[in-house]
Amino acid sequence: MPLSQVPKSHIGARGGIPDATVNRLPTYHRALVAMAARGIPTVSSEELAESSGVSSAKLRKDLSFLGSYGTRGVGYDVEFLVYQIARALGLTHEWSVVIVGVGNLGNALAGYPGFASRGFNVVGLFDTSSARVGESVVVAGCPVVVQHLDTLPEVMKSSGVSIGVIATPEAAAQSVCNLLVAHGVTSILNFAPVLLEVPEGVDVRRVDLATELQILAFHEQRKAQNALRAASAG
Amino acid sequence: MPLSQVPKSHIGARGGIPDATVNRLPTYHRALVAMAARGIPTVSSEELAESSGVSSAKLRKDLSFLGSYGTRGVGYDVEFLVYQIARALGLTHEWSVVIVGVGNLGNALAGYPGFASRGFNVVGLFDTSSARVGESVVVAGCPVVVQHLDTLPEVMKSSGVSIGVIATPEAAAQSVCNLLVAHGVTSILNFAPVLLEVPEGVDVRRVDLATELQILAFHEQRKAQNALRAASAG
DNA sequence: TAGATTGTTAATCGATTAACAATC
DNA sequence: TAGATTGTTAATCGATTAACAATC
Repeated sequence: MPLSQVPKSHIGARGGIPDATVNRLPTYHRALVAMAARGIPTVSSEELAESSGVSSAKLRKDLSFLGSYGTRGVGYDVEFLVYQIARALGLTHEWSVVIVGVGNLGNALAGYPGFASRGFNVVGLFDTSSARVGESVVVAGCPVVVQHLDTLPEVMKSSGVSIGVIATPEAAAQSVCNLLVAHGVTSILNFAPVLLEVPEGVDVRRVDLATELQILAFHEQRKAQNALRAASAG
Repeated sequence: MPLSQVPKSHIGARGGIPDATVNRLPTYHRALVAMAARGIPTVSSEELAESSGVSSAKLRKDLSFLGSYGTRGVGYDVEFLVYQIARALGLTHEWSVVIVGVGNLGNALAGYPGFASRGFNVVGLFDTSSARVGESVVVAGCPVVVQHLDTLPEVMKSSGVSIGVIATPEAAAQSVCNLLVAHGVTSILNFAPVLLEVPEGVDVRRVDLATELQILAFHEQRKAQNALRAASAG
């Protein structure tokens, strides 16, 4: 049965891990990896929560969705919990990723050390600008040559790529998205400020730099208003 | 205690606009600006919701927190609603922004056209690398010279900067944060994969590229598992 | 055992949704 | 008026929180 026929109740509910929890797991994972690197053997929910910026109650609730991996009176084994979170997130196997658009942002993404260390292999860098095609970008210590977008279909055939990153200008994003989806990509990380149209079953996460700044501006404005109000009140 | 993102105590309460709504306002704003540019005079909640990727019920609920700016039987005046959302978000006045760290990511941010068009003025670019200091980066059509981080205090004195962007490597992020806060910054957009410690009253939003990919990987894994399950069932 | 800390419960809070009365 | 669409209501859903029994 195609995924489009899977009832929604299967996805969010029914023993699955809640969305809000999934969104916090990478933060816990990062904190735990840092602790493991410092040789810390066990951690309490209070400590891990503190270094993740959440309450300990929330942390324990989140971890309880993965299983019972702690020891009462002791805490959590750091290495073991790293593994369990990695497994839940799907980080225990490698993911092949292609990046389309190799401007400043695409370059920054390709060179980001956090990708390789979490099992994301950048197997292709694509652009349409003749100035960029043929250039070599260092990804995880190895040079990767920027290819023309026209060669994407071939690359997709030989490697099981299911994740694509769009770092193109706004105008190109939708057609790049269509190309990716047509060649088997089912998860897209989109940095272009566009709402992409995708078929059922394809997930898109959009990261918009201007949106983030605007939300900050809102809170900044609110603080200024509160300050004024407080000043006039007393 | 540094809650990971914007502290809750500041928000939500006291007749304010709910968090979830604030987070969607930039999307509505963008869609409306595009409509205004195409000369569309009015829009229904159904249409605006469609082009924002939300349900019309949610859209109307969201807009109702700003006020009653629609006309029953007609819809919303596009220009007017653009203005009202901009006002709610604090986009009706200019915000001065400094960016610290002018690597690929900092460059991408500085050159991002969406900033200037929404009233964000990049008044300073800072770095500590002698290779970058003195370089000129084109921001909103005008060249801006990268300055050494040591000169940040002076720049902060002359211009009312309350928003800072951290695009440095992980190791430098906390000390840069301290410097920004010491000189009056009260809102920080953080691209370094660290949980910043900030005093009460300072808001931080963290954007982590690896986190986004990991969340995608989770959903990708879930889809693969569902596909397997469906295959073995039928 | 005594102290510590988990995993779970139940209450609360906030967000979403469908439906529809209000009204242009 | 008749048709269209908003703004609001009330029900539901999901997330958060504090408290504590279970148990190492």
